[in-house]
Amino acid sequence: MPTADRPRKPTRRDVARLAGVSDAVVSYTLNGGAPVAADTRRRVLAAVAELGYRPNQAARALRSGSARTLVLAVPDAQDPVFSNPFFAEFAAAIESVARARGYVLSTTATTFAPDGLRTRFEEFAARMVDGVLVLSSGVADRTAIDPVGLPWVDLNVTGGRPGVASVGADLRGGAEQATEHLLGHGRTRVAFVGQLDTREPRHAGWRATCGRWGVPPGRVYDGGYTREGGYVAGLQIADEPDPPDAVFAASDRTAVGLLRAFHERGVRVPEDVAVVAFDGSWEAEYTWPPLSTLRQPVESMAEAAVRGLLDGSPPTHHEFPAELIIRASCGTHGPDTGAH
Amino acid sequence: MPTADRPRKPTRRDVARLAGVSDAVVSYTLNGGAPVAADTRRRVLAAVAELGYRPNQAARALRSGSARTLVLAVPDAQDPVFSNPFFAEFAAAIESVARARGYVLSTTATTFAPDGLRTRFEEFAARMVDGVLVLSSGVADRTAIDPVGLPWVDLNVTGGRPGVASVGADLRGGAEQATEHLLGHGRTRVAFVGQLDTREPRHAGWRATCGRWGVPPGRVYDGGYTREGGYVAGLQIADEPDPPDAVFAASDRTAVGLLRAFHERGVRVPEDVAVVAFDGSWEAEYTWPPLSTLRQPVESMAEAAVRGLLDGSPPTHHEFPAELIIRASCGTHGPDTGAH
DNA sequence: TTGAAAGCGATACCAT
DNA sequence: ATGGTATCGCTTTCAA
Repeated sequence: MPTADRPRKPTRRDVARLAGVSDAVVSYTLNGGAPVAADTRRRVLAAVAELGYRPNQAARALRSGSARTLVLAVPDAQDPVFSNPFFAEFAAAIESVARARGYVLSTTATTFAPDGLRTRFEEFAARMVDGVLVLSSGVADRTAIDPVGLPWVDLNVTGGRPGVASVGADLRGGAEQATEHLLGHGRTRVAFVGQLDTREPRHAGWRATCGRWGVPPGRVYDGGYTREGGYVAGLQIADEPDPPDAVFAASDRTAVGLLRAFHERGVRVPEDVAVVAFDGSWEAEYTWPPLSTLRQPVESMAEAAVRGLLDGSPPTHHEFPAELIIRASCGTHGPDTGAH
Repeated sequence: MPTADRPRKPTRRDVARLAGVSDAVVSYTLNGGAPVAADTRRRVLAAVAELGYRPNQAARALRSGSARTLVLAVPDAQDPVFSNPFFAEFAAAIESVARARGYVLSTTATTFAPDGLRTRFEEFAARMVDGVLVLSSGVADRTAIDPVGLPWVDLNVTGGRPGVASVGADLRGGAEQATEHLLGHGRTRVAFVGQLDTREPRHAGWRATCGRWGVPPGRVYDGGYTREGGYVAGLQIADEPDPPDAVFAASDRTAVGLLRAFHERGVRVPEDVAVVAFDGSWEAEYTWPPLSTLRQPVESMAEAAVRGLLDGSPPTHHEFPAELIIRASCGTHGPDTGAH
């Protein structure tokens, strides 16, 4: 018994006795469950302070059915999700918003396979968790987890699905801005590095914009969202007989991989190839050259996600515009060169 | 009442009834509190499966005094700690170890001022938290938090203090390796970018090694552990009339800032200046050139920290050696150029 | 090997 | 406005 030497922590009952009131009044005073006379209130508060009383949260959770806890469920991948600075920033923002509302955030890695996810949700429910933020980018299976009855919101989502709360950035709109910017500054062969899937919003936005400008879209390279993928794509691009003069990369990490490949091959950025990335994490700030990128507003997204979870509002999708941050990699220096 | 439409979750009592046993036997079966007849056991387990029963963790926590939860307390700084990939990796490793042991990890930002930290510890205690990992680098005040009676371990610590559990890497030994490597490959003016304080282990290790080799230590630049600080130091170095031919940087981030400054000034790495960094986060992998760096073994450190917390062993300090990873920035290409 | 029952500490209903 | 008390679901003595 490691706690033997530590004096028992005061309970609500001790406070009640010291203040000369009943248990119930202590609760009323602290939680506003019923009106309390000003004088009584004062005595209770004094007793609380004197004893250093803190309500036992386990008891409160048991009784009230709420542990005042939110869970952030991130993919349990080989490639750890927080090696993506964008997600690390996002998670920190969520913790901050949750804490401001009096909620604790616990983060856990999980599979998103329906059965596994459902099991995790049941564990959360057993812990009286109040809501779950699922960083699933839209793959979480609603039919698997809705029955558990926990409010949840899907993160990193575009478009949204009926009946599921979700939050994300306007990827397509961002891609359009990026491509337009490149085209508007005289580049004529803008390639895309990201997912091959043409329905992916960044891919689609890039393609549509090329179409709108009447230029043939450049080649598409499979770079995914990893540094590694970007690196491989960058090598391909560098070895191309007729290489693009601009690249729109689907994430900052992809672009970091590209830059490495270009350095190795002596391709100059932005002289030979202009680059615009996506996400706007700090990772894009200290590359060489500093990356122009579309910033996702993590703080607003975190705020919206937590609010939607807690407000009991019907599940809806919230989408935020991405903001083009111009640095050196796109060849059109703005006022900010990225070095602050 | 948002739960009205959801069928009440089965309790231990439902299981007992279905299995035709008492409440206690269910508990015995599940937690091994007493021997249970094989046949009874089977029936209980069947009932558990049939009802999809999951023990209510709030009730369990209330009764047993343990929520099976660990807390990671990180500094609440302007410069968010998880913008440091090294810490992000560390946190992910801790979550993984905790989960493997059946513990949930919640992460929270906090001040480390004694009063504030103590208040947070009292909140943790009220939540029946089982232990706290404090990412304080040795500043957490033992006298403020020990009285709360929660086991805690200090992270990112060298040397250790009597009476406090802590974990860290051998910063000084790593610095010696770094400096030796640079010196051993013919560099003669090795500068240090980090903290000015000569007692800081990386600083001390660098200085001592220069002494041992009989070369005058190069200049010391105040670069702290931020990209920004490294950048400013790098500018100074580049503008030096008689610049160093090698730099040992106290962290990967510092080195990233250095590289940016060197790029801007046209200083070639490693031709003009060789660079070795510290931490070994992935951030060092995709810079240009890829950074040679001393890797801190995050997985081992996470394992040791959690184990020490949970094993109830007397508080001790665990220190792990850093491993030199040779990439391109130090000018002595090993087998791995970093791009794997 | 199993069962009955006493709490853990808080909330909230029902009286007064 | 305040007090008594049943209850949340579980663990754990103590008896049988």
